[in-house]
Amino acid sequence: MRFTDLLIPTLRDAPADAEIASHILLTRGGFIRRLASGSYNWLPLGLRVLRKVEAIVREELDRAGAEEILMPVVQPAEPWQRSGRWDVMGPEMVRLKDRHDRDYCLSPTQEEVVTELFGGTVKSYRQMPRNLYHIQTKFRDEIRPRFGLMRAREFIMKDGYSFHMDEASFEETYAAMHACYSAILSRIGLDFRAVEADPGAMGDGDSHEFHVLADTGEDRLAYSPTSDYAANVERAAAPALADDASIETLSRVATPGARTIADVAGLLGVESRRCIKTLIVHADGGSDERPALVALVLRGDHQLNEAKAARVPGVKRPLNFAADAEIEASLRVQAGSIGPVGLPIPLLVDGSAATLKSFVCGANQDGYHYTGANWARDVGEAIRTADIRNVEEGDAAVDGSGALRFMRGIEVGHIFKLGTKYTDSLNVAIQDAKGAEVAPVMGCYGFGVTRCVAAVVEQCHDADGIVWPDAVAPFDIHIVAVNNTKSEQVRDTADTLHRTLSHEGFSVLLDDRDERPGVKFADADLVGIPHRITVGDRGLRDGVVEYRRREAPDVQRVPVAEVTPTIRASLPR
RNA sequence: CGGGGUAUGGCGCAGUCUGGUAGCGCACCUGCUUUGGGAGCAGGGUGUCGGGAGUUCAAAUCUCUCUACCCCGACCA
Repeated sequence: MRFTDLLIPTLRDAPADAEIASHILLTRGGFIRRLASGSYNWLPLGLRVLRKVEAIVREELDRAGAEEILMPVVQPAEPWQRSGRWDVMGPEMVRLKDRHDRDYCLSPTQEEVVTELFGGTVKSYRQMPRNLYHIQTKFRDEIRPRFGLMRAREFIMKDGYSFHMDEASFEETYAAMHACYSAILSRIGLDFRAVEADPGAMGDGDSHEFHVLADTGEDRLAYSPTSDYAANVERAAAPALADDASIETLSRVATPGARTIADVAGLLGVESRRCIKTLIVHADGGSDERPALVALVLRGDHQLNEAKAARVPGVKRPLNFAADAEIEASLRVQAGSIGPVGLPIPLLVDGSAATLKSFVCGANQDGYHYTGANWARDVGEAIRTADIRNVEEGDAAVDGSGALRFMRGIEVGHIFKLGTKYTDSLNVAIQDAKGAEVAPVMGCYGFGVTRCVAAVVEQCHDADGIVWPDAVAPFDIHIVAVNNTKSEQVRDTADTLHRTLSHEGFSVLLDDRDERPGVKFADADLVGIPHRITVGDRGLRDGVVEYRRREAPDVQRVPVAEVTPTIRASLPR
């Protein structure tokens, strides 16, 4: 391909709205252009990368025994109504009507449609198990699209769904998909980690996320440097820390105006880890006007993990903080002076707060706190404890392997168990060997294709531009023809190399523009094609061209006739 | 949705406080010179100053309002 035949609008300046490397470089390099918030046009260069990622995903899934299908983006409301999700999906799902006033949605995911497709076509255990996937545009009206392709409203996802007669069969496919995702990311050439994850609204079963490691990632991952253990911080179990203090006497002190842990700790001259904070959230039961409340109690230096707290029985899910007015109506004290001593609502205490022998807490009277409080003596034995905090760097890993460390990642894949949620609600049953009807167990496997393109750039770039891994580069080889419009020899040599290398099966981009060399070199670095050949009069006087790899600065002078073997040696087909 | 911010040529920005009829760099077009890391000179085109309403002799600038976009939080591939 010739540069002049492709629309590659490189930019010297980044658009002001782009903040992270992938967004800036993909825009500057002419790979993508924004259409609206969270939606992007893919230009020729960008589309070539996207197709390469797709092809790898497709090949690895096919190899792992999954079958590709394609389902519609615009879907009728009925399957969603049957599963009950038409009402629970909320504004994230875009809805529309056709000319007959019938309801439709833009597909944010495919559980309903694939389950009904499966149910209508598979009847016998002899046809089981099945593992169906497709690669398709998804639309989610995100609360806040951001970071370019990273969190877009319209994006391309590979979503797969497996159906099984029993758990054992499901486990087998789950393991196969786990291995498949690792193979995909390894082939692309990414540094990644599979971590234990929170299955979110999808259930309580096994769940793993695949993260591309990058400092700009939105997720924090906890891992053990000395074992295989790794988990999303949202999910990672937090140990109950021991307390070395001694029991003190309870006394009430005035703390006027001190509302935060930092205020109280500063005023009383104690460490924040010796204070506890009491957060009031809605409990199950109660009415809209007068919701039932429950108090979540944590050490002052710890952060509440909302997902963990919401999973504790009795706590309303999703977690909902009580409004100040509700707190004052029920407890007759303002937030800031609440504490567990004498509090008339149920307490749910984090493990590390429950082990404190002596602590500072709100006195349930505005402007007062207790010091020297003790659980058994001042609150009573009947408290519930649970792990409801975020782990912190340095906490012990649950597998006993030592202190956890943190890193950041970009979630490009998520696999989890769906159980029989959809086969039950959509009445899909398969006959087993004895003729009995069984609701199949489902697994669900998502991979963000467009997000993955952004993740590659986040991990593979330098100050000058993108550094594509061979596997997903838009082209294998970038020929920079220096002063090609002036030098016939340069033009002819570049054309010949272009032709020969293409015949060898490499994809080649020839920069044949009438631009100064500096412009071409800068664009070549920006666009990031991994192998570059520079053809110029300077080298051709000695019968050589220059070869360098995008990732390394060293330049190799190569006789024109040796170009093909040189490339073949460093870029095996 | 809560909080913060931005909107001026294709891109990046100044001008807004203190109203006087729009400017800079890059990009683009023409010509000449130049040509191995984002060239120089000369000439040229390019704007509903986000939309609407208002104040005023006069509005990019002041007022009201709407919209779009970005950043921080809850959500997710």
